[in-house]
Amino acid sequence: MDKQTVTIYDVAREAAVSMATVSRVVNGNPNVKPATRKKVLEVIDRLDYRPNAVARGLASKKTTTVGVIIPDVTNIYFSSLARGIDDIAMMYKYNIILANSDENGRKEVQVLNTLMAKQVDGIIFMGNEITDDLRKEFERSKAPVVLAGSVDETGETPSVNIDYVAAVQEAVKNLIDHGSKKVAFVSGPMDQAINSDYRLKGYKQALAAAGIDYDERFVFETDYSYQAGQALEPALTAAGADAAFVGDDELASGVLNGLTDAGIDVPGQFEIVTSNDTKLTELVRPKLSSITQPLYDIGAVAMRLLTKLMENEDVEDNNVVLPYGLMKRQSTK
Amino acid sequence: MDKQTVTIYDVAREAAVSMATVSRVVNGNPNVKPATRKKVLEVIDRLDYRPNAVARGLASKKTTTVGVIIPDVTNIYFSSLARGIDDIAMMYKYNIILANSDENGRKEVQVLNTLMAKQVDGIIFMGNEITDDLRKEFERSKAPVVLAGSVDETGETPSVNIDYVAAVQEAVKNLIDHGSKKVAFVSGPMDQAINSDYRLKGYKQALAAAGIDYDERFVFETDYSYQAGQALEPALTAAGADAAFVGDDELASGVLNGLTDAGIDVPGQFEIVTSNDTKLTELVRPKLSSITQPLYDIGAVAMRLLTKLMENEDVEDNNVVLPYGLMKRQSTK
DNA sequence: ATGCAAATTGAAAACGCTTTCATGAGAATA
DNA sequence: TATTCTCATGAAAGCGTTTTCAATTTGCAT
Repeated sequence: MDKQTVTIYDVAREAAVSMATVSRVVNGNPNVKPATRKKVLEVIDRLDYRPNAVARGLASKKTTTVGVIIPDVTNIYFSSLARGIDDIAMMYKYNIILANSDENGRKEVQVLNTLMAKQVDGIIFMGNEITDDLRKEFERSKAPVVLAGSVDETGETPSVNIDYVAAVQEAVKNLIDHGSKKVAFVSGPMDQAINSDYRLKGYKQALAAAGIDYDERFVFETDYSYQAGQALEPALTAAGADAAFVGDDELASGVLNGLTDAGIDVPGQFEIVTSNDTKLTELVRPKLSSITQPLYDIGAVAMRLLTKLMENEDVEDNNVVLPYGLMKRQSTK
Repeated sequence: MDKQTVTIYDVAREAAVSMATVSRVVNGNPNVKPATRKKVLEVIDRLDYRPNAVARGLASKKTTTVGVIIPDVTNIYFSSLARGIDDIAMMYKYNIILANSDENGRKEVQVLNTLMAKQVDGIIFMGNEITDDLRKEFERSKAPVVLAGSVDETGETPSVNIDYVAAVQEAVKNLIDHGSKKVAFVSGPMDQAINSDYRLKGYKQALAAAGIDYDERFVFETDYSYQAGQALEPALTAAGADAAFVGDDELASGVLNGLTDAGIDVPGQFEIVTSNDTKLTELVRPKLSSITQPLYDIGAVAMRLLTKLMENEDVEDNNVVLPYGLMKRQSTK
């Protein structure tokens, strides 16, 4: 039953050379006489020899695979990043071990450990909160780590992001400029730094710039789901909000549909701006205005940065900030 | 710079036992005196020893890693399956190497080969068309392969699916029962068996059952994108169609919005049924009626099946067919 | 021809673990 | 007490590569 496996040794014997020579031709080492190379290549072809990457990994201490920790592949925001990551990884001959974490700290640490046990050459981490436990693991890791679309207050870990504070500020300013006086801040869990430290800060700055007092009652903390957004309508109405900045597209879709279903006109009576510019913004009606982020690129650049780190190339900047934008669609005036 | 790596040998020395014994306690082999086990465990803890999975893989010929080939993680249908796959994989202590194929045959074959080189213990393949090249690779693979949400006409490869023919037939019948006489069949590429052999067959059966002649002019072949769907409105209108079965949710969203934006009332003037019951169906307005599929479960069951295959357990049925349903939302009467 | 540097090649030692097989120590049986 | 088993343990042989180092060729300038 076991399909017979051809090893480098078999090739060496058949080609009447040493394993070392076979290894050289397989790895494109130039120090091989052309005639020898040809002979070896023929045998390889004839025997259909395929190098065993595990053995190779053990001997060379390089696995050409990187670990990717993602909150949930099912979330378009993250899967967009993942796609960028995988494409660049493939371009540089790496493979990706993908693991869902559900943003659960224990799971994240555990996954990180199994990735390290598997000797990945590098790790890309996505997740909204870097706990101290996590940071500790990052440090002990001999494989470089880079954050994609995820903030680390300390700035110690290499990362690729946009300027969340500025982006949110601009988005909220836009709302205020349209005449909104009561802009809600609809957010995912506030124990995540990206919400409590970055986005909220941008929100507050925009208010301050417009001379509006910050009022906690306009801050709505919830989870990132569509349902949560939809269920928010009564609260939003009760608070008298006339616009909202929302921290996630799926959540924003929920908010939008919740309002619309309740007979509230968007953007006539209520404006909405969302954060991630995923496909979802185009699907709903009215289409959602949004902060734009180069999602695919965030992943791609993160992976590229990781390759540099893995191959000990010089990197100018460990914390890359990509440009954001503001896309006006139909949910704002 | 190199963080010092502690090996099983170090542990053995410190604990004054042999490597074999350390290996035994690490792997939970019961043939170890409790006192010895305790001693070894202490040393492991003290030295912070972590087994090297690569070395383990080489020695044991098991990597506890499975390859997953996916057309595009960014597509909610597939990412839902992927999520099911990963969860079950984790449950059984496997990790996932995820690779995007874009349904490109060459890329699929290439990825398959690198996965096999990496000695994955099994492979889950998602993709709408199993070419002969691919089938050949599956056969030569010593790692078992299972298809998730993907059909293979030959039925040779283990798989997990729903009954696409019956599901589509029922969906189309439903449309006809509502009075539609001109039901369009909006499909992805017809060179994919799932479209040309399965879904189209269900469509034809439903027509036949209703005594309606099959008319090629109602078959619209396109790619799976939102844009493609949106652009279909003029053609649909020109053909005089009054309903459509659509083979993909994103595509269906496009069709829906294209029609709506052109002032056509759905479902009043035009009914739509889509295929995958992803989140998208709930996002758009009107919400899309759809064939329901247990997406997560298809992935989960596929992975479970794979674990059985990898561990040589008996499997009753190599081709699992999960139940489908029909969910009436707002895009049908 | 002669000598020397450069180009090829091979031998063998890792890489860090699993696993088989043999052995010793008790425990159980007669 | 002698004999047989069972349980714990260790020694050492792989697993399939890469890589170092030394040895052998080869190519050229003398």
